[in-house]
Amino acid sequence: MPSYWLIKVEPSVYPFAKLLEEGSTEWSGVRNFQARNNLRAMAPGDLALYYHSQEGKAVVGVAQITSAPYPDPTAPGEDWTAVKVGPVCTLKQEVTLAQVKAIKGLAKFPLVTHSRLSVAKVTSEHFKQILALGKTTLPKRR
DNA sequence: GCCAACGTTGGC
DNA sequence: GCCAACGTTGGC
Repeated sequence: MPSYWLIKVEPSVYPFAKLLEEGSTEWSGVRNFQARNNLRAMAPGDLALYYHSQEGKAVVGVAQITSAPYPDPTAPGEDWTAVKVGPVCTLKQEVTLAQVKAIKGLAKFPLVTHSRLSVAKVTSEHFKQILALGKTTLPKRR
């Protein structure tokens, strides 16, 4: 059973489209303990909802974790963590923050409860719910 | 651009 | 160990 996550980024920094284009990227630069600890709990094959903060304010895609956590090379000598991330699929319909907030079952979704946390754990129920709102089913895994 | 929320820092 | 000050994030 994979774990489910929510990762946030400003689209002006690294939009989901760029992840699709490049096929893989390093998720580094996280400087928050809680977020770092979440990165450390990730494993290859875990899935992540990809949220555009600021300009966008919507979940736009699904990504997958493709590496084990490793020391963040952008902070040499310091105790931070990075992982590698790849694209899985684009949501057929993006799921906006306003939508999430309007749904009672998502009151505990991290975008609502921890709006500033850039890497958060998501329950499989919430994950499925977001996919359903996005009218999206995951491609078959191999 | 403003401001609320929240995490971190540092003085005591 | 508390708490005020400060910086950052992100929604509006």
